[in-house]
Amino acid sequence: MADQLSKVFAALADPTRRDIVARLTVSDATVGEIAEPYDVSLQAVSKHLKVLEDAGLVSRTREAQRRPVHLEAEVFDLMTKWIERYRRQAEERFVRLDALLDEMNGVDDDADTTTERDAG
Amino acid sequence: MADQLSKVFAALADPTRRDIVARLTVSDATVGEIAEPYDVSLQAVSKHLKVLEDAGLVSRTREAQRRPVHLEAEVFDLMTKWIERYRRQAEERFVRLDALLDEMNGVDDDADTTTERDAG
DNA sequence: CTCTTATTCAACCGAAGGGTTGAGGAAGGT
DNA sequence: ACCTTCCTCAACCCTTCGGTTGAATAAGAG
Repeated sequence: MADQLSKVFAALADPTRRDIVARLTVSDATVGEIAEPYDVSLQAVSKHLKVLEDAGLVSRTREAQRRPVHLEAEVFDLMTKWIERYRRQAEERFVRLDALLDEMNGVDDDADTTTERDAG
Repeated sequence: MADQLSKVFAALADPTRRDIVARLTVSDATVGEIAEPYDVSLQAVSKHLKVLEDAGLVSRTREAQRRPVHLEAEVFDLMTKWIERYRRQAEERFVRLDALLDEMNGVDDDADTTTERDAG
């Protein structure tokens, strides 16, 4: 299929699945327990859980006929890392832009003739 | 359509779009510049940019015929908040589990340390 | 073995997603 | 005016996705 990051983001793009994740932060739960609040079939919820499992967001064990679902917190770090990395870079750009504007407002050395925004 | 968080996650579920975001952390860019490295049509990239724009991840201005695309860093906070909230809760569960295990192992202290974390 | 409980598999359906091509609009250059 | 450049809109194709229902599997209880 796809890389894990894609799977994780795709999994969390669905409000029901985000809700399930929220539910699972409280405690592990069986498929039936998880499905209970929703107005969809058990099979639909089972599919959602499969998506979450494929993304590595939850794991399932066996306990008699039940399949308790457990939230795997580690994967959140994967996302956080990705997000933080680019957010930080984006913020640095603001800083550099500020610096550039300062330079333009105060210094008038030999203009580098960056005719169009080069910004590289 | 959907709530913003769903849109943001859905937008980032596509590797090409994540790549575009990465590209935009370096500098703003026109549609043509963004499309250049990819082996798909300009229209396809234009669609990707629309998805990113709808999610609030990028904004576009006009500059002659060009439509420079700019990364909006704020939206990352939305995701980070969501993620951090649940990650933290999930981690607290581990802590509580540890505490429970300690208790079971012989400590008869019943300190009800309800950690008050409200994310937002 | 049989029955019940808990969950998944399989087949299907309509909507959405990512791709294509072709036409069209907006702005600048000549 | 005309042409070129840069980009979007529209229509279409195929695949994926979230939902359904019905059958099947897994495990414990009688």
